[in-house]
Amino acid sequence: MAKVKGMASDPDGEETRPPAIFLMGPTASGKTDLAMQLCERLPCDIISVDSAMVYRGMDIGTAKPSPEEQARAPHRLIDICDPAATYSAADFCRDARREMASITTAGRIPLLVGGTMMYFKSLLNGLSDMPAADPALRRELEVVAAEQGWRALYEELKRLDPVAAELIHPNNHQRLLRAVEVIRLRGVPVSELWRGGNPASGDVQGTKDIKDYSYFTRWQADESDSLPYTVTQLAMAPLERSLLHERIRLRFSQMLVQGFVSEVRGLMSRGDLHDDMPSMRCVGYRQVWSHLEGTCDVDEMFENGVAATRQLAKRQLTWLRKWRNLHWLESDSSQNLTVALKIIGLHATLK
RNA sequence: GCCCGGAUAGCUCAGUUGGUAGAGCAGAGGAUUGAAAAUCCUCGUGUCGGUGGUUCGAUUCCGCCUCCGGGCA
Repeated sequence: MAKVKGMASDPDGEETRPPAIFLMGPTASGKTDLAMQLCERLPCDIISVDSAMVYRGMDIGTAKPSPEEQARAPHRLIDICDPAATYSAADFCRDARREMASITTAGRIPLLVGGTMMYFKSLLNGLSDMPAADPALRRELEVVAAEQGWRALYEELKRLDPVAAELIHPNNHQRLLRAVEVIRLRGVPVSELWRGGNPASGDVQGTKDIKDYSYFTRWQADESDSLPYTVTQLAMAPLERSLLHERIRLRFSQMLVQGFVSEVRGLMSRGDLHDDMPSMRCVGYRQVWSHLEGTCDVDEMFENGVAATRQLAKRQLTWLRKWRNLHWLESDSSQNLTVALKIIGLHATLK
């Protein structure tokens, strides 16, 4: 549903958008607990924003809400995917918008909780219109890379789309592959698609600032594509990094007590899963898998798993640090429910 | 008690035929458009165990001491 240009930028347009709540934060920051409390006080339904919890049978290592917790507060977009499959940001956008609509229609408020920042970002800003991943083409390009070197693929990108080549590091094979894939499938430079495929759009004058690459990486921000909700954005983290590290270590050791290793052993014994699948590359699963293959003992596995989780949390915080319109909550505060309700209430009346 | 190895970055270790040192991991910062819990980029001063000696100069060679392995008694 495209809108007339200019209308959507009207600061207080007549159209009232339904409310939605985002609750974001690094792993082990306490998001789930607060979400459950919010559900007891507000007419909201939870949508999980988590690229690992989508997988069935991956419960302990993803810190998935327990069956009891899910009975008290149902989580949507959990257990929707087999670990042999691939789920993507685009899949998430489609599914989340569908669930949000259904919750809103029921007269309730969508509460989106999770730590997959790219999913939040994609949902909020929309994704450019690009072709889906093409496994066969990817295999083909990987063969090219293996035979001629990744450098050759990068040179091809440079030739076909110098702007994208400038923005993608030659060593980042994953994003390099994706860029070439898109160009092959569409026949246009991927950087054109990033900026919305509409060079005539009025927000850039001429091409004099072609060196301003932010123009090309600014996510599709056409109002027609942005999320049609009034969103209250909450973020949660401990005050000190060291506190987060303590929580991570504690939680990982609890996972081991709960039987994380046998969970992975079970997945391994299916026989159709591999360590290069997105599901088995998840933090923790990768390290336990590697231990089960005999590459390291339990103590090393523990340290590796904890370190990988810390690194994940760090990357999540990198997203959040530059995020706009955030209301911060402190993980260990007892006031979070009160504060969150206040912020949400203010938002509702200001709307 | 004696013999042989070790002792260098938070950890595991490399190295300097004598001119005060560098990898991996960890950590920190950053990027991020259908794999994103992914993938990638940047960042390395530490009494080179202590102490005496040789030397213009010792982390490096020599003596002694401390600690940790292993062996012999």
